[in-house]
Amino acid sequence: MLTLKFIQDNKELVVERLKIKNFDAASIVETIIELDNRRKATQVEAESFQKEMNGLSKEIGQLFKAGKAQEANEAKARTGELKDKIKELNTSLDEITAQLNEELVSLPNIPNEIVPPGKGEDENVEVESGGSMPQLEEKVPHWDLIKKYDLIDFELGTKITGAGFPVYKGKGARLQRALINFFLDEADKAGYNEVIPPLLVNEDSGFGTGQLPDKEGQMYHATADNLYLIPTAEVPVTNIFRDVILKASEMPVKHCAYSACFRREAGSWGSHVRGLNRLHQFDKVEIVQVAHPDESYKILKSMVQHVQSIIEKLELPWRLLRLCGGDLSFTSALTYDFEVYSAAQERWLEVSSVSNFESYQANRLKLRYKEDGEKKAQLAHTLNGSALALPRIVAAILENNQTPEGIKVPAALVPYTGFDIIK
RNA sequence: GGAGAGAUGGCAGAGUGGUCGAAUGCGGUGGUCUUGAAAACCAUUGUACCGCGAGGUACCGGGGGUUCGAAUCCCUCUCUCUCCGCCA
Repeated sequence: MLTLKFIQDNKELVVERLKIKNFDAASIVETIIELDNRRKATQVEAESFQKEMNGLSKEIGQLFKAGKAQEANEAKARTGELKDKIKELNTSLDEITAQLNEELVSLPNIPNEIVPPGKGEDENVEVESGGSMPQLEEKVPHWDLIKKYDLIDFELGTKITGAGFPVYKGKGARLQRALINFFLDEADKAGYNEVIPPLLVNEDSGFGTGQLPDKEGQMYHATADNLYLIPTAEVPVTNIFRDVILKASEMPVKHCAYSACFRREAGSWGSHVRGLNRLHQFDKVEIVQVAHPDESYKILKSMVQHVQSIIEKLELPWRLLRLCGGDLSFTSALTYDFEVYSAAQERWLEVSSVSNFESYQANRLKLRYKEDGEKKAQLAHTLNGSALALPRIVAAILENNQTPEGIKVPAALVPYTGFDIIK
């Protein structure tokens, strides 16, 4: 979330910038400032009474010690009223603080100045593109190819669990494993330190990265233990740094992680989500960095380049989009999406989202760093990106590389699959 | 799952209900000494909020309670450790 101080110092900026996200912050900002003023006043009052009380208690202690029990008891009589006042003030202080936090949490991150305005995905801006469009004799969509070559069994997954939980089989499973290893090796070469995180997280973690309370309905919730299945490895990996103070010299910290991801996708099911286009469980390799604020945009660029390089190694046609305000997530300041072209569906599929959250997550996480010799810790910046999400990559590989003889495996993947054609 | 023990500052580790924000040791920082370093010695060394400042308030795993006063007593939750059981 935004810091109170930042909101106070930049009222107009916050309201103006959030308009880009189509978010009207004016009244919330006013409420925040008013609540904070009330908080201060209440706190000052409560503390002055508390001070009086502390002094009185000390006196009473000394009187008892000196054997002046009668005087002590007289002094005691005076404490009752003070106690009530303190209790009352503290109660309202708690209420005000809770309201204030609620308001603060409800404010999205402000977008970077280069974020274009826009309502939704149609107004995202194409920044760059690459790769060449495949010329196909026959355009068979991936769900039919999957059946033909017996790579993934959707019906079986439906039987075992429900829709959106596919069972990968044979070469389909092998391809999946190959992609995961390929992505992890590429991340490793780029200096990312691999972790294997828990797939369930607690409430604090969900809050730290911003899934809670904003997107509660999108996560599977194991209510018996109050744990959430992760929608992305971003959540556990970024939460490694919750309540952490790094040395400036230790940054940037770079982590990558493979994980299964679980998304309820409530209400977003439609006809255009056949096959691998949208699933409740899917595999993804995520890259995460914790960076110095001065460097985070340079690092964002390097993460975008990393993603681009692996898409190119898979020989997929791609384009890079800068998300417009309306498509930007609650917590992000700037996001680039990669889409690959899926030649039989004849549509672009989002396969990666690379974002700079600036200090928005860090403030929730209390993730800070200290400059050498400095006493005061500053909020760090957090970034992450998919590198990459598997299902749509699989869809594009299958569709784009289909030939009458079978599906050709991109050369970069062959060492991982052990086969160069699926037939 | 059953039984027990515990949770204190960066770490280790004290702490009869009243001058405890907390002994001591280690570590960190600054200094003295030294050609330099080590050692030794001296000083300093938590966080948050309010305040221009002096200063004030809170924090000894979380929450609640008893009390004029709680690190210390009570309740509760979470976590850790030991033993037993079960188990990939």
